[in-house]
Amino acid sequence: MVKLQLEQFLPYRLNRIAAAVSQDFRSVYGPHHDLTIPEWRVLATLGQFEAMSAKAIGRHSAMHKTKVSRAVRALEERRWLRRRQSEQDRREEILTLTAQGERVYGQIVPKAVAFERRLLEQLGPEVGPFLEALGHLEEIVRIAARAGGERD
Amino acid sequence: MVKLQLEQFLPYRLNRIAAAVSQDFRSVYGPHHDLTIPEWRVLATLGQFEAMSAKAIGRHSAMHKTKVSRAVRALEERRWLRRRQSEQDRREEILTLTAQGERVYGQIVPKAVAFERRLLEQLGPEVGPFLEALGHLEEIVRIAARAGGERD
DNA sequence: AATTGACAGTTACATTTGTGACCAACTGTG
DNA sequence: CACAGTTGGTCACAAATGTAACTGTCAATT
Repeated sequence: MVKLQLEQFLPYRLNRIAAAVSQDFRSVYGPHHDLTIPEWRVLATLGQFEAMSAKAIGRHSAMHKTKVSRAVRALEERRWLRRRQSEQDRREEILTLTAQGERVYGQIVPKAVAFERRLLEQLGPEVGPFLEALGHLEEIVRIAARAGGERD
Repeated sequence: MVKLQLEQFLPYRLNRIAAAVSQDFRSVYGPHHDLTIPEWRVLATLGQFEAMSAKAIGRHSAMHKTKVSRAVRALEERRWLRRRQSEQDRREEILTLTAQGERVYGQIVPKAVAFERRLLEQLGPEVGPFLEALGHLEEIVRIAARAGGERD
């Protein structure tokens, strides 16, 4: 019978690596701040873009809209973000971090950067080509068009 | 404030790519065989290794043990796999595919291989270095030691 | 301005996944 | 042999996620 070498099969490898990296990374922000993954993503997106609608956050980070909705509410209850109705379109709400939210974001970012740097350093000189190939792969699978699947 | 470029942040990128690839791949086996992702993983693992315990499958494919347990039961109900008690250790069950299970596996494997080839071809000449770097990354995050995350 | 279709966001419900308790069987120590 | 501790697997329950229906708003057409 023809067999598939699972540990060399790209979708499988990507999943295992992504899960492992996410898990490791969670130990960077999880213990101290008690954030779920979707919450971290919303926080990180708002930290980067300052003001954004829930819809836009979902599109950008490939999260389902209900997931965003729930993460937003959780962060709002913690007073880490604030919403105000958009002037142009009263259906949508513009989200921004509060001072407290920014403070937390500011605490996590350096840890995230350090975490990534360690990882990339360990990869050695292959890192350049690797990241470039990753970029191509992103284009190939055309991520922007979707929403829903995810992990951390 | 110091910001994190999320779309260039490795854990984030890996997750999005892995989820997108898995999703695309699901369209290869999903429609015709109605398999969930955990079920496909169990099928593929048994197809490759012929006989294996649930525990070992979980370790190998980084799935939580209850997830494996449920996928195994679903496949068993479909008569795609069979279990028998181990002689050495009567707690564990040795799982093997039935003839029918092997037939399905045999149908999916060529599609999986073709899917992967298309992906890698689109990547072009970077593919070699990319796969090699992926291997190093696997070592770095030391996947074997864990179980549970997966997603995406 | 009334109607229609689209769209942002929330909610109720269903499905999937993880957690912790549990059982039966193994291993080791006395 | 008796015991304690561990382990493979399952189950009941809890938490997370997805689906689909719904609300209020917008934009376009009449």
